[in-house]
Amino acid sequence: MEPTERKMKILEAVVEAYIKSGDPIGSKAICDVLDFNVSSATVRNDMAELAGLGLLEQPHTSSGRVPTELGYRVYIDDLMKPQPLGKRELTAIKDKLDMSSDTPEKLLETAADILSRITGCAAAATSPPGENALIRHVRFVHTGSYTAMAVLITSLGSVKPKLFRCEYSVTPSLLEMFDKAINERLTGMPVTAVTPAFIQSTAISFGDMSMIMPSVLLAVSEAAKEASADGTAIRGQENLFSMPELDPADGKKVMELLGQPRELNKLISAAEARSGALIGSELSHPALKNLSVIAANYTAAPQCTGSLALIGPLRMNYPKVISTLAGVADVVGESLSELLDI
Amino acid sequence: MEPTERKMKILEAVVEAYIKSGDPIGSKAICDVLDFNVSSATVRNDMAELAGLGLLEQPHTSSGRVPTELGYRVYIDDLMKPQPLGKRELTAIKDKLDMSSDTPEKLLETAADILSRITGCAAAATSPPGENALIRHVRFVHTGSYTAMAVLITSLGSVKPKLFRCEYSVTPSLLEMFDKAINERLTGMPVTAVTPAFIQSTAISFGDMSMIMPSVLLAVSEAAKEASADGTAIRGQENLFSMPELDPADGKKVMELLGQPRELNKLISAAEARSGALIGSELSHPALKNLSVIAANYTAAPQCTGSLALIGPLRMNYPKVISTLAGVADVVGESLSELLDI
DNA sequence: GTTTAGCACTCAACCAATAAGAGTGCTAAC
DNA sequence: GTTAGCACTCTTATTGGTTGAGTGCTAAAC
Repeated sequence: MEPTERKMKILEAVVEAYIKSGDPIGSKAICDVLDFNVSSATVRNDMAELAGLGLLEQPHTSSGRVPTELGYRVYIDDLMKPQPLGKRELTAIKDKLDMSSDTPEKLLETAADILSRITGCAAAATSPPGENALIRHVRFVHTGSYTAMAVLITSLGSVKPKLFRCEYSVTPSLLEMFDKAINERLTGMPVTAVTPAFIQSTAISFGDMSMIMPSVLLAVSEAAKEASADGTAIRGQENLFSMPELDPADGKKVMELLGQPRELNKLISAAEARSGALIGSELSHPALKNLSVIAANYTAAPQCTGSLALIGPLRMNYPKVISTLAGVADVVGESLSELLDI
Repeated sequence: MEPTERKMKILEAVVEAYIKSGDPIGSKAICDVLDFNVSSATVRNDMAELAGLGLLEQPHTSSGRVPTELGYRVYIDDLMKPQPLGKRELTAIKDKLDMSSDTPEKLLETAADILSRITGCAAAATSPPGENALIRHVRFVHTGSYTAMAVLITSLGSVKPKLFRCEYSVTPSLLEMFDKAINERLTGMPVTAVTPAFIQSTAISFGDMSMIMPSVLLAVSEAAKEASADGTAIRGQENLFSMPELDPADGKKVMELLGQPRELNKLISAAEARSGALIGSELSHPALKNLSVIAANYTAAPQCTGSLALIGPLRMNYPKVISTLAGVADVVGESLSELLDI
């Protein structure tokens, strides 16, 4: 066996042993695991070289070795073997997804829930970008003498309700008129096109009804605005508590981060660009220094894609987690595509 | 001053000092805080008696005193003075609530968010019980050649969408027929009345359309089932990380608990029954042994009430938190009542 | 040149002993 | 009933010694 090949095998063994145990790995332990017969001294020499290359490090002068971030990176990119989910597991997941497919959002929540349970990480699922959505319909419902509800449904299956209040009495027949008038004008429009300017010009075009239309149109535009926003489902945050490498202050920061779809999306797309995993300081976020973000894309249709992501400890079972995520992403794409009938 | 009165003053002072500092409180510190002139020895005697009554305890033989659960209980029930929110703060909260009043659910999410920010606790807001809801309307939207969406709106302003798939091609005109036929029969019904049996008998009554109705009715019944479920908004879970008395394993349990509306509701109603606060072991839940649950009722209408709750450390500023919760509950009731126009 | 055995060395983890400090409980006097 | 004084207790911080795992190095073997 070539010496560099052996070193890579040793690196692989160190990473995998460390992932399992969490304790620094000594040369003797590696000898026991590896099947080619070399003494611990040889392994020791190789490990010293690996440390020189920045792939391993020692917590203190004289304890075992631990992978560095670079070590993990090499392991992820070149060494690890995927551990895909079995067919049975995948169909079980598909069934669960299909059971909860009230709306795409619900389906993605379920996906995040499943992922967090399987992996023990916190899981996120981003909805397909709302900007691409078209207005499918706006429905109106009578809810009180002076209140009504606009319900906007988009081409992506998103439902955005908005209660609103009129200064004039609202009757069911009036609402039917709204319904007709508004859907005539708005159906098929991109949600992003419902700007204040558009609302204003539309309001004028209503002539007779222009007394009441402003509050109606305002409600619709707010619903459209929400529909164009990116939604993200998060599940399994409780798993952050089981990550000993995460100190409480950072844990709080991470939870806050999970509540900010923008920041989170940035991280997720960065992770996708880097072969699906961004680890430790690669995330360039101090609170995440001991964590990794794993991401994968799902595709329901050419214009209808999103991401699944996992946040877990730096020391995680990358082959398993990455393969699981990829498998679930496939299934989510399938389910979503069936759900949306595209 | 009566001796028992003085003891109560001392208990109050110990609780308040401990809430502030988190360290055990010595007799000298109490002397400094209290304005009546007694020596530390006298305070010491009184504190010994309070300890004998089970109101104070010592972490070790010779450190200051710390309130026991019973001590907190007496403080909450008899000693503390409310610290209500100012008018300006209340109107600011009201404004925020009204800004985000797309639906009652959204409003309650905002309320939980505000509460968690003000108090630094985790906050929960339960929706008015869905069982009381009536079906206001069921709307249908065409989403694909073989798919459509039913959108159920309840008298409580809840919106439950449900995508479904038909074996026969779905056209807009067909959906209009559904709309008419179903709303004729269901509008005004309690959501709980949409049972499988009811669905079955209704399906039969459709005669001609009975080929297609099953999938439609199934969708409606599932939406109704969801509408009758109790919803709970949770915010500020990240604050659990800043509670040093909560060890990670318990933190995880608490997060899981927050995800189970049933269990949580039980705790909340128990807390409401006990003058709005349930502390430590009163919660009879091992993971909550160092935490307190504070709860308050909001009322938007006689049949439309729910609860706000806070989960925080046992050592919390009860007067402030309880008063804040009461204030916010009032405002939520107001906002919700306006929103629902009842 | 590569591998191995042997051995001295390093450093964290654990334990015990000591010192300092905060605060009590008790007693005797007021 | 209250207070001053004092001995006592117990935590916390510090120090020093011991143990053990695992390394790095050197010299010999392959």
